[in-house]
Parts: sequence; structure tokens; C-alpha cells
Amino acid sequence: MALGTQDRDAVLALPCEVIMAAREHHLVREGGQPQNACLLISGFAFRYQLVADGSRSISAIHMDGDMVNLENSLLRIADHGVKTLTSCTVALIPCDAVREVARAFPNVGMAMWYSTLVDGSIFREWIANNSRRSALERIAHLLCEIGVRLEAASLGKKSNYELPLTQDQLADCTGLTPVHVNRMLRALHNDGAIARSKRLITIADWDKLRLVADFRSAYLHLPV
Amino acid sequence: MALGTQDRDAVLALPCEVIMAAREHHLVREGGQPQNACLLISGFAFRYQLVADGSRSISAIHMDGDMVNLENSLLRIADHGVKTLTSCTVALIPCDAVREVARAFPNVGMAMWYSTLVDGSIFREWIANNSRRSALERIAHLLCEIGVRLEAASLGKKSNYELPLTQDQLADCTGLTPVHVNRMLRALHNDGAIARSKRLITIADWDKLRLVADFRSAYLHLPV
DNA sequence: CGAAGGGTTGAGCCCCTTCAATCTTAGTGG
DNA sequence: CCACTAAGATTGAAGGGGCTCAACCCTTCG
Repeated sequence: MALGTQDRDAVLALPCEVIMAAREHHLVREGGQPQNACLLISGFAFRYQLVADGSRSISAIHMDGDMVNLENSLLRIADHGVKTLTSCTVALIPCDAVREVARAFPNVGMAMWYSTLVDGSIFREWIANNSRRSALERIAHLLCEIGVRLEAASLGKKSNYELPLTQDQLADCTGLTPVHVNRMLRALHNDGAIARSKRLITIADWDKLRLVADFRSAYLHLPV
Repeated sequence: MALGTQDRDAVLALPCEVIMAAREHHLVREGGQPQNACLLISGFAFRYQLVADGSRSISAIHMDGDMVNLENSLLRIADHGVKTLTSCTVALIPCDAVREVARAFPNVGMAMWYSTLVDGSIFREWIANNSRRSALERIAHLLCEIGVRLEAASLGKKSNYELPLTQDQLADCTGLTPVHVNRMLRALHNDGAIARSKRLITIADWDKLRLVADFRSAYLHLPV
């Protein structure tokens, strides 16, 4: 969604406060009423919610350039939490201002809507991933997605990047246990699909990983 | 999201064609480029996608008043399919017209954005449901959600309604097998949480079902 | 040097799947 | 009006993928 000059100026004129947030810092608390929308300038963050037995579900990973809680501009009560994955630089923009710019500059509003739609598309893919794919496929799929998104955001190469997630967090993304995530990573390694060194992931054989994962990038709606 | 008179008039002035669609009729095909947005006037529909092994994931259920493919107004290529669950009356509105009304009447655009945000919130809950809850909890949660949404849409009572889904479809919503869905329904029945007669669900003990399901309705963002 | 967080590995179990058969109900044509 | 059919629901038996529990390792950092 390319914006015109006026629209871009309106966005740049938004009041904002830039803060540094440490790792595992809450950007939004479930049940809270955030006053600010958070634009990730650098670093990674994730959306999550807790279920009754205390276990956690991670429903999205965000990176540079993503707005992590645009929804709070309209929905008021946060239905889920957002935390940083790494230390982050975050621009805080008052929700009121976000609403106003969306109303006053329809193209800006449409761009934010667009961004929400892409998020929705990724949510659907995650539902399918965690509901209908095996553990191995889920992990493979997540590794593909992160690689492609990192490359699209110019944060690395899709087949060679540093994973910003612990195995515990990978487990919460995929609905598995950390123990099993570990075994699946090893299995992908043994298959020759990936190589690992600490958090550094090298996708040795992209086609093999893509096939295992049933990964088709259309749902990311990346510019062509 | 209440609209003013002008805004409402703009919506009512949208060109549209009303059609009847049979059960299991495709409203949107994955990979297609829909020309129309579909507003459900009566009946039920679902969003779905297929994975490599041929199994299906249902990512949303829609009912009267829902727009089932608003996203296609901006995203162009459909990343998933939409089918009717029952016979439906559907208003087809050209995607161009949807985009234009959103741009010309910012409040209308905001209302559509809002609707997308609520959909997103439900997607996140489904990720958590299918990833971190047991089979029994998943089914219980879905039954709660459908009841509450039906009641909110004035289509029935939350504790006594006709389920518009087959057990196969329930399975695709929850990431389970039809066989196991059947057993879980029986288990809820035996527990006294629900009673069943064909597709008619009576939630005999709402609090019990709610507790089993870990159901909290905040994520539906219903008006208070 | 000690502590803590994250990663790795093994053994046993169980929730859910798979496979297969049977039943019920609604619809259809003779 | 009834035999036939097909879709959906139900039930049983057996197997396996992922979980649980528990121990140990490695690295980083104070």
C-alpha cells in the first residue's frame, strides 16, 4: 500500500515517543486498555494468550516495521498480550491519534486496514498449521515463514538467519512441547534440510524444507 | 460501530446483487480473484484451507450479517476458500465499490476495519483453542462460542440452538478427527453439560460447559 | 566459582488417530 | 409404499505421535 505525499506527511506528523524495551517486556497486557499503539522500529515481539491450565499460546511473531497492537485503537480492551522477544526500539503512538489520522486520511486508514488483513491471513495459516500438520511439518513451516519474512523485511537471508525464539517459544507457537520441538529440529537437521549452530538456522535445502512444510508463501501477501 | 445517517446511506446505496446459494456452494475459491464481497443475509458459511495431505482446516464460521470475504477488497488473490454451510442468501457487492465507499466515507472504512479486527481476535482464540486445549475443551469451547454468537445475532438462544455443522466440519474446526469429535460430544453429554438430539444442542449446564471450555467471551468483542 | 536459563536425551505412557464395521435417517426412483 | 442409496453418526479395537517426567549438559554472566 503505497501512500501519497500528503498521506505520508500525515503519518510522519503523528505524535510519538520512542522507547527502548528490554527482552520479555510487556508492550500490552491482556485485559488492559492500552493508550498507545506500538510500532516496532527494531527487535522482535510476539502476541500471546494464556489458557486455563497456565499454558501459553503464541499467535504471532512481529518484526521491524510491524504495528503490534493496531487493533487496540478500535477495540479498546486488549484481548491478548504482547511482549518483546528481544530488546526493542518501539515508537508509541497515542491510539486517539491513530484513529484520527485514519479518519482524516482515508488512504492511511486503508493502509492500516490492509495491514490488519495480512495479519488475519497469517492467523488463518497458523490455525491450519497447528491444527492439521504434524509436529515436523509445523516446525518446518514456521522456519520457512520466519525466513521469508526476515528476508522481506531486509533483516537477513531466508536461508540463513538467527532465530529470535527459544525452543520454549517455538513450542508455544506450534502448540507442541519444548522437548518435542527439540526432537523435530534435530530430525530436520538429520534429514539435511537445515543446519544449526545455537540459534543460527541455515536452511541447507530450501526445497526440501518447503516440501516438508507444505509452505506456500501466498498467505504472507508480500509485494511481488 | 454506529454509523451516522450519511454513512449509512452510502452503505445502502452500494450496488449489490442478491443471490441464493445452495449448501456447500463455493463463495470464494482459494487462489481466485473474487470480484465481489459477500454479505451473508441468511444462512451460515465457513472459511477453509487445504493442507498438503488433503485434510482441511476450517478457520472461521460466519452467520447472518457477516461479510465473509471483506479481505478480498484489498488483498485481491484469495488465500483461502469460503463455502456455504447451509443454503444462504448472499448480497454480492463489487470489491471496487467496497474500496471506494471505504475511501469516500472514512467512518464506513473504519467500521469495516473494525469488523476485520474482531475476526482477527477470533482467529487468535482459535489458534489458542486448537493448539493448547484438549479435544474435550476444544469442542466445549466451540459450542460456547457458537451459542453466544447465535444469541448475539438474534438467531437463537445460547443454551439451545441447532448446530449448523456436521461432525466432520466440527473436526475440521478443531483439528480433530470426526470419530473423536463424536466421542467428545458423547462425553459432554454423559457429563450432563449438554444434551443432544440430532443437531439440536441444549447446553444443560452453561457454567459447567464454560468451565470445561475455559470460555471467556471478551475476544468476541460483542457490544455490552 | 556458582547459578540460572536454555538445550538435549531417554523411557514410559496416554490421548487421539486409524481402520473398520454398523446404525440411523432422509431422500429417490420404481 | 417400499426397496435402495448415500450421508452422517456411532462404536470398538489397536497403534502411534507427541507428552510427561526426569536427568544431564552447555553456555553465559555475575
